[in-house]
Amino acid sequence: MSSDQTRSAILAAAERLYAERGFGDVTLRDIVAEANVNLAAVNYHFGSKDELIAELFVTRSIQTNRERLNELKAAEDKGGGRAAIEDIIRALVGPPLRGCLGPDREGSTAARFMIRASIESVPPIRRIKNREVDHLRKFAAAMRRAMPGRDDTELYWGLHFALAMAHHTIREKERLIRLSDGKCDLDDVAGIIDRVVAVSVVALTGGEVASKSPARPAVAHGRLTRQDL
Amino acid sequence: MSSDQTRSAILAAAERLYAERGFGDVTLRDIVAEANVNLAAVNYHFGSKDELIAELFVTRSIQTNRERLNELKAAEDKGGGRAAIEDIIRALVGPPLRGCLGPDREGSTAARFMIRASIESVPPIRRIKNREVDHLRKFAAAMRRAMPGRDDTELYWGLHFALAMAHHTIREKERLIRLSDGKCDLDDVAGIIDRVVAVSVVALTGGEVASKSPARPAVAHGRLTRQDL
DNA sequence: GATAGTTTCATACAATTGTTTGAAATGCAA
DNA sequence: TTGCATTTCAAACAATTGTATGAAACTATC
Repeated sequence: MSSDQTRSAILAAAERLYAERGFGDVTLRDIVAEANVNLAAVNYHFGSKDELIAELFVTRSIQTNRERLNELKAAEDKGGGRAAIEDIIRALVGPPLRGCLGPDREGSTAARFMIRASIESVPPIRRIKNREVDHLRKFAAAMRRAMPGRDDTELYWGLHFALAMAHHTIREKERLIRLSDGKCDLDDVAGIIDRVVAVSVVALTGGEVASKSPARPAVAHGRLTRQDL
Repeated sequence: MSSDQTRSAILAAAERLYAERGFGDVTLRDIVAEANVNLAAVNYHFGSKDELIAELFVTRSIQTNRERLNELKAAEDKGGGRAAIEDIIRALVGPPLRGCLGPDREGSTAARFMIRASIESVPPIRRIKNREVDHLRKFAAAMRRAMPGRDDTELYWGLHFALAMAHHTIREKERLIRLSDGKCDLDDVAGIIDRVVAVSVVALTGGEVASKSPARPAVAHGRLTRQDL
């Protein structure tokens, strides 16, 4: 078995086990058993258990961040360098929501792993998350360009609340289903994204934009377009 | 030393250590050393480490939940049995935000403990949080009374987003400060509550209420009154 | 096919951890 | 004081865990 095969087997097995059991009670011995490799292989290939977890998480994070930046770039290109605020928020919350929610992702190991990482916060993951600020600054900058004149503070709060709604929906998915007795459809990812974006936008614009929308929530049916706002 | 003294000493020491170091690397030996009691005392008085953590968390949770219900009751009494939606949201997010944020709470062990419990999610705490749904149902019911005719689904999403903003602000407090370079004042708890309430209300009412507010966020200065909406 | 570098393997290590035990101490009522 | 129940204590237990080791197996290059 080549070196890369072992590495990949460990990564795959670890992600699978972490996804279904959580970080708390998965040991290196569990992982190597699942991967059918020797115990020492983890330390040989990754240095330590924490570095293995870190590599798993950064891989998925980079993926999400790349999608985010791609969407942001596309939105800015579309607007001639200045993206619409709702498109910026959409680029921010869309990728993680699509990555973690949705019926097709139900069986996705990657999705469940990221949900775990979002719920249980282990040291190696926390360290990586702390570096996320630099990534978010790019979105803050885009928002500043989209809303010149708007106070920076308001902008940060809007960004913060948008992430709050997205992440909390991922984290507390099960609870919301239970609380709403299944009425909230967590499989309708597009609808959820629309909701988060709509609320974030009124939070940022102070409501004057939303005033044009009907009393019935604009996201009730179908996808929210810019015309709806 | 009487039995209760030992119990209390353990509880206090544990909360202090968990608050400052997190659940991950505080052992029973650390706790008993801090409390100046024997190692076996924890198992004698609490049964197990997990039950100690659970008791710490339920104590604080009950406290928050009681405050919430008190505020809800007061709001309903004020409105003759039917509370205004913004007062319901305020009763929901006010207590945890006041409990965990604010300059005076900076040194509060209880506050820092609850923040830890919100960030790191250990099994005994997760188990308790899962029971929180019943508590939230009371707020869903109050909201239903406040907004008759409104689709239940919208109501749950509004409740969910309100909690999202409150909890995420508690969880990611430090990151928001760093991201905003200190521009977001996390010590202005009343202002934060106003923000969360304002956004939640427009999320719930679909924006038609917020349309009467100025373009500048209504929460920029002072406390948001119902007239502001 | 010999050699050097890489990877695998079984095993041991060392430290930590929550928990248990049984005796000693303490408190308290009769 | 005696006797009984509660509480404390030092010590040991038992199991787990991440990591390190050194030899063996393997791979690729010359």
